[in-house]
Amino acid sequence: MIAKIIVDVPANQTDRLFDYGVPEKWEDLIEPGMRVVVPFGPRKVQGFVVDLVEETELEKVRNIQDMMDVDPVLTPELIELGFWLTDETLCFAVSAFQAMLPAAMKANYKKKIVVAETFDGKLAEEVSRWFEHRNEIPWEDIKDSQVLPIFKKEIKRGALESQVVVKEKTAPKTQAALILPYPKEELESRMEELNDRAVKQKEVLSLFYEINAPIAIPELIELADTTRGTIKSLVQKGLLKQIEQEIYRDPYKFKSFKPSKPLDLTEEQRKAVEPIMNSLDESYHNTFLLQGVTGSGKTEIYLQTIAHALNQGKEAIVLVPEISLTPQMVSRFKGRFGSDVAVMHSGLSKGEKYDEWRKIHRGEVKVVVGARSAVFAPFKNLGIIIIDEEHESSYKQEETPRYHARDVAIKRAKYHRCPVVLGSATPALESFARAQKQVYTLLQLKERVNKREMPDVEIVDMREELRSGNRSMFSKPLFDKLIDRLEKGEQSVLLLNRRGYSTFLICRDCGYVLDCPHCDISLTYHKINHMMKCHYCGYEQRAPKVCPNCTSEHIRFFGTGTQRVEEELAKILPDARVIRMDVDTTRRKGAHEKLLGQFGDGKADILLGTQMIAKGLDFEKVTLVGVLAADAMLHLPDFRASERTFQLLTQVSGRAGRHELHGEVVIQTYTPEHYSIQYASHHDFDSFYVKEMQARKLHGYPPFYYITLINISHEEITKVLSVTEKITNFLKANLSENSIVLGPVASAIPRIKDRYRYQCMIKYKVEPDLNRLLKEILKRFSKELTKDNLQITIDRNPHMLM
DNA sequence: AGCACGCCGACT
DNA sequence: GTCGGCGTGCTC
Repeated sequence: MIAKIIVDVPANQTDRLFDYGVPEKWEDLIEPGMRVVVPFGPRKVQGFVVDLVEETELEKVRNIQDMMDVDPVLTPELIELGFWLTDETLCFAVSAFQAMLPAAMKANYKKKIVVAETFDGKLAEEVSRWFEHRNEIPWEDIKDSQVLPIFKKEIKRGALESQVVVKEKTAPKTQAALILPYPKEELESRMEELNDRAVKQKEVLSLFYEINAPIAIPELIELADTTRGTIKSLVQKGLLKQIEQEIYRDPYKFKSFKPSKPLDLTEEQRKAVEPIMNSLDESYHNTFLLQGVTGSGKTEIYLQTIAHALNQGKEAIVLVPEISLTPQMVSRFKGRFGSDVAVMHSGLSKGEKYDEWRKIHRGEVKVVVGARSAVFAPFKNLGIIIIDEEHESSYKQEETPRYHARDVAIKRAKYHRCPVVLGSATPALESFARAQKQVYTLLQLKERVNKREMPDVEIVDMREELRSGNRSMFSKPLFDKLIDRLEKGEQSVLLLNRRGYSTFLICRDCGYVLDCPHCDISLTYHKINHMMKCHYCGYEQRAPKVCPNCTSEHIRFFGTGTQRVEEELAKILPDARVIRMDVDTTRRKGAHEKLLGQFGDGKADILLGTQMIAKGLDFEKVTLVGVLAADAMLHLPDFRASERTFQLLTQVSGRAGRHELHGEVVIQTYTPEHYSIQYASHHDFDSFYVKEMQARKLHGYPPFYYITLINISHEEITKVLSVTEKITNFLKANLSENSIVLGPVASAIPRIKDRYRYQCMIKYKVEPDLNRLLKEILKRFSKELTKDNLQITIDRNPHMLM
């Protein structure tokens, strides 16, 4: 039998199937989707079995050396999906397969040196010393040492040989547990063997009448109120047996979830649920776009449709954006479905993610709630896929494979003939356009549950504030309202969009801005250690006291960071208790959750933060939301800037007045007339959609045109330019005349980590041959890619144009 | 990607 | 004459 295998070598020349023989002893055990260890040239690598056949065209093949799985880790569906991903995103097949599995399962190669079995001579003096107390030497121990040449020589003459061990990154966690090494019926007679004085031992043993499964040692000690000594002697007498039991690292072990029952649906909700239920009952694929204003009860719809799928014996995937995976969302799912739920998000450790994955793999859970990569959950009988906040940019992976979770979800749902529900208050323009064209089915919720009113929104023109002499970052209206909430004991949320607004250093005399020496971007000031830092390459230097250019002392920090807002808040509202949430304060594991918990418990009056506070949170006493600089992201070089601004403002406004108390929103801006800001303040998605569609049509952007972005980078600017030019010319010559090829043009950040970056953008409507052409480009430059350190990245449907 | 093979310059 | 530099090409 021959296995078709994708080897774990992410390179152009190895990105194809290799044939290996299956040893006879494994013929009945091996299945497609398993990981194996195969000899590859002079080394050993991990491989994925993707097919089993009888014949090979090759003269001779080498054999699979080892199996790494007992059960396939990829189902036939996922294998097919992997190849689809490879094709869609132009990545290596291994990269696609690896993206579908938890990082902990990535192979870990350990190289070591041993004395060759066939060798019975004498080792060189310097080398034999290394083998005095052991029979293998880890490669790391000698690879940088002086003796390396001698080792190499010994390998050459056959005295030593190098071996590679392929292991998993993280092994399942085990714990010591106890079982009876004989049938329960023998308990009584066995107990008689014990000395009459061994009262406690008998007592412990008698507990095993009730215990049916292996029990962990600490648990037994607790249960029997005894000590380790008692148990140890029982084990020594052979009356109990100690085994190693696999356990899960459960990140939610110590949390209890309030069980919840299905809520009564409003008329609107019922109308939205019905077609989804139909799709489930009749088992056909359909994509629903569930557009519901903030607070309209989308989550309850998710819960009830999932419950329906579970009743049919099917499984469900729920995707949530990375940052909004608030404890609140997890609680609601765990509360409704209990231990049937696995959770997968970036806050978990590698080991925890691995364990959650194994629960899915073994069929121990029916629902997974997770970020982007949870879309690959190895379920075999999917009933429904839900994508909450479907417009969120975190669903697009920005590294290879550059997939969008929405596309993967739809692909999987077609296979399983099940519905996909895309939920959002502010759908992505592309999604809404598809709903308009009836590609998706539009379901709308226009009212908040219990008919709560949308908050009142006030737009404050910061230019006016400046003219009237207010130079602070808080306008008069916002300041007054903050004081009002403080007096009433209500809470406020302040949003600062830091992107494009970080603190940089500028000289007021000569205008000099301190830039990173390796990237074309200004350095950001970090107050904690008084350092200037580059956010792209990590370069750091001390903040200068005088201008490096003109030695002027009038050098100052410009821009607004959360730290500075916090300082100013402390000045103008000294009594307010503030919680700051940004990358700095939430870096630690669980910090995100903890800070939100504190705010929810009323331990602060104001929550100040970046984008991460904009979504998902739902606190009763929040009645004021302030947006400090609504236009911060409006002028970024990105055709989605208006859309992102509209979405963010709408989302954050939705945080106010979700319960008994009425909410208010203050939006501070320098461009109050901009349609994103105007329509967001009126909660008017439809008008925004019409206006933005006009702009997209005019400029030839999605959803009217598809976009593919090719990024080229190299240390030498001339090289980048010439390669980009060749690529653009090639495309211009081969694409249809309705398509537009833009470039070569320098990227928005023309240099990162001492590499120059150019790009080429393709806009097209129909271009069935594009993938082939792109592959041809990669092939043509493949030599320079490896040899000359040239980089070409291709992003079909990019979300970041930088 | 690794790793071996192979062909040229600077040393004992 | 040999050691080691890295350019070239292959891995079932």
